[in-house]
Amino acid sequence: MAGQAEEGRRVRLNRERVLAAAVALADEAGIDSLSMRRLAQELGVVPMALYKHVANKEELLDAMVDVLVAEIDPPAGGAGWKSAIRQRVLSARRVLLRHPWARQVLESRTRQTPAVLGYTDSFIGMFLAGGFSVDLTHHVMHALGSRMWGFTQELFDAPAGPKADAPAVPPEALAAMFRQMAERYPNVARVAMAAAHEEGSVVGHGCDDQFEFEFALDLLLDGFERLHQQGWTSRQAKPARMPPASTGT
Amino acid sequence: MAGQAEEGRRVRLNRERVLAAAVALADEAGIDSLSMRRLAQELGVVPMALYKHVANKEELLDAMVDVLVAEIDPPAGGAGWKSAIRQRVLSARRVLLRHPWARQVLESRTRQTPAVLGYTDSFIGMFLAGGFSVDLTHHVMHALGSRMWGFTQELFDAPAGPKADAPAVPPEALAAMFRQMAERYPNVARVAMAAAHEEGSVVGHGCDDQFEFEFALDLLLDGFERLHQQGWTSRQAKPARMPPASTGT
DNA sequence: ACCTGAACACCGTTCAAGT
DNA sequence: ACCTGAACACCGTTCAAGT
Repeated sequence: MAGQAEEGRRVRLNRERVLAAAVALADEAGIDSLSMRRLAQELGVVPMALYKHVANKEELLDAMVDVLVAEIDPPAGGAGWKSAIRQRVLSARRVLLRHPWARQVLESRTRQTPAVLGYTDSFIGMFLAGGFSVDLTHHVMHALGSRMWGFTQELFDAPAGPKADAPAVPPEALAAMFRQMAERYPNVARVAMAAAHEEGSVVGHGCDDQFEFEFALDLLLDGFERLHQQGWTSRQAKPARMPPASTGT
Repeated sequence: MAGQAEEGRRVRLNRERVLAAAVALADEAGIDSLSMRRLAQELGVVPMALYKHVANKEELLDAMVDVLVAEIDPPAGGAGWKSAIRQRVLSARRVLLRHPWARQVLESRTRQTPAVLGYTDSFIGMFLAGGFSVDLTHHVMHALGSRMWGFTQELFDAPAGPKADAPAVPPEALAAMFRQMAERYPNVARVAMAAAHEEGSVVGHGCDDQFEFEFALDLLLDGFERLHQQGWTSRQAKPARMPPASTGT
């Protein structure tokens, strides 16, 4: 990251270099560090120089999403819709995990770039090719939501990760915290302890995100399959607004 | 919103007033307008006055989430886990829809406040009370994800809503745009047109968010029920990493 | 105990000027 | 055609001072 400034000063700036630098900066320093000023500095250029290659910060973020989309594998053919969708989602997930900023940026996007539309279009095409009705495909795409991009928002999921600068908490204080926690939130404690045990990991290590992601993805795909086989349509479902595959209770 | 400043100057500031003003400001002007400086102005006070009642902006946002959580109905008893969960999620959703900023703020939270832990704890308790194993409950909570708060991220879902200030696009230009769109993204076009038809609404009006939310929620709840009845455990599922309720393809 | 004022180190972006 | 410099209207927050 040093020396880049001098080197950059002689090479002409262009859109590609701006985007590559933006992605690299977000990858390495985090999305909060990606400011127009910081990015310009990284490129050895005055902030305003960027605006010749990118309309504004919003458009820069849109373009970064396009870079992302280009990294997702094209649809795999031949193995049926379910496996094709599954593989593609997991490919998107691998891309997302390479770029920690992607989740937050995708969530904040409101413009559909051509690349995003293209991805969505080919994704929809996979259901249609599998024999899904346009109607079912529509609702199924909504149900998938952000899972189509390989992520779900795991709310509050960086639970008290010990800060690097924070002083180590003495073990007896930690034990007291756990006891108090278990008393006030017994159900959370039971689930957390079971999960920690299951992983064979240290308490608080967290969950196997990949397993949880695939668990929910497969649950949904199985549900989609069932509805498809039953010839589900929103007509039946809508007037009474009944659950799709059961009669409640 | 006028006159509030003079009135505010005589009444003593306190945490409650700060929070109420923050929620009101975010409700009315949007979360992007909620800055410490603007909030102070709204309260007729200098920015730094707020820091006596709130540690910093992060803590203010955490406290706003607590206000939200308090508005969610307590669990309904007596009708079985499925109906109880469903009702609670839909109650959370009603709260979320009253506070447009909530989604974004919840997504950005990383600290678990006592109120959030309390909600999570009672939520987990509903599955356990329904006879779910701790193991299944754990995975099921992950699968629910943000749906537990009554929302899912509908990515890119404000599609080209005609800006208030933008000049009206002439109809023939609009038609040309649609034609071009349908040519490049035929699958998106098919689904969009079917959805528009189904609603009996104007093209581009969008989808019935509430229907989509309940569709996916019920799909998940039905899946949970099935796994519960089958006595699913993560032991079976983990080693081979198979889909939970089918053998693939 | 609570509020204020001035200041610091940041933002994104416009506009007029340079080469 | 591309880059620069100065400026504008914002941020969150610290610190020392007022009442």
